[in-house]
Amino acid sequence: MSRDKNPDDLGHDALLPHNTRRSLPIALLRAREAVMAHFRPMLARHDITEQQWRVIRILAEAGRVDASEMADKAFILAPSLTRIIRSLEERGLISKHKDADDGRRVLLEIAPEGMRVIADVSPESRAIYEQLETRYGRERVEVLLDMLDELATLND
Amino acid sequence: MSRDKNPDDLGHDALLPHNTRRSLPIALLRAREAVMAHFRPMLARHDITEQQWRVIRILAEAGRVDASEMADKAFILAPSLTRIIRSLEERGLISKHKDADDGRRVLLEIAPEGMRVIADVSPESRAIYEQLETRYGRERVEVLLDMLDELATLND
DNA sequence: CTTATATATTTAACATGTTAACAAAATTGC
DNA sequence: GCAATTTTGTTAACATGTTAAATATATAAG
Repeated sequence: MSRDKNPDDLGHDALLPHNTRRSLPIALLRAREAVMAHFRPMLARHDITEQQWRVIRILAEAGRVDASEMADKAFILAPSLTRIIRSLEERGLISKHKDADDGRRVLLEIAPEGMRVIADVSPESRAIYEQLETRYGRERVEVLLDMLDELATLND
Repeated sequence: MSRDKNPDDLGHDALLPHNTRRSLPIALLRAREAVMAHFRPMLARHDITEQQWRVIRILAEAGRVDASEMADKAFILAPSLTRIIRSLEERGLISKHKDADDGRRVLLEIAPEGMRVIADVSPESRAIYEQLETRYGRERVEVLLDMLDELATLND
């Protein structure tokens, strides 16, 4: 019985916040969740989280990377990254070395076991993404990515 | 020195995953984070989290709401909602009652103290949102919301 | 060379996300 | 009515998000 689709129900009190159903933060959350719902079960079968997948995937793409660069590329905050690195290292998916030139920096590298995960997960991941692209429309995905990027860089 | 903008750098290994920089999940995450960066400091000044704000805001909009409906509207998973409700009730921002007709259901209602938060935060929230809308373009926000909604409902 | 400042990472503390298991109440089938 | 099933909400356990503070190393100022 919550048929609050009637526009007259809103705007009767200027103190009330923006209509929840047309709010960018929640819309972005919903969309992201819907997308991840396609990937999560597959990742779970391979016993890795979304964030762990992002990290090893970036290492497979970019080779040796320090923690700051990783935080940047994977969009993970430093404290989370510290924990994720510890976990991935304990599981033998990545290796960790101190930078010889700068003792503060931590260099990350994918391990053979990590490459095995890449080889297992990558094809499935691509297939899911391509199916998504097809269903939503390749062109529209590109448009959406551009619009999202512009939103993300509004501050710069 | 990470100038991997050259398209030739990609595609040399079909095993590698989709290019990270054009991936929907991360793009959605970045965009959402950029948007929330505008709101979070303000919410922090009022000593509430983003999720707590969503909950009391929905109660202010919709009146009495049960937990399932709240989880749905605020897009918060049940276990998280349980904790958020406990916290908000302890702080006196909301009240909680058992449904007389259905003993399983928990009915939520905003408390006077919660209404005070609404009154304090709402104008600031609106101002931030409107500034964002203006900078990004009102029309484009609408288009983006439509595209995000379609992405979120692809599965239905 | 030494002190002050800046940068990179970690730790701490708390809130939320995520899945699975559980408890309690309601509904369905017989 | 009553057992089986479904629905609602909570708890548990672990991973991540978020902010602030701490630590260690590097760089700049003097």
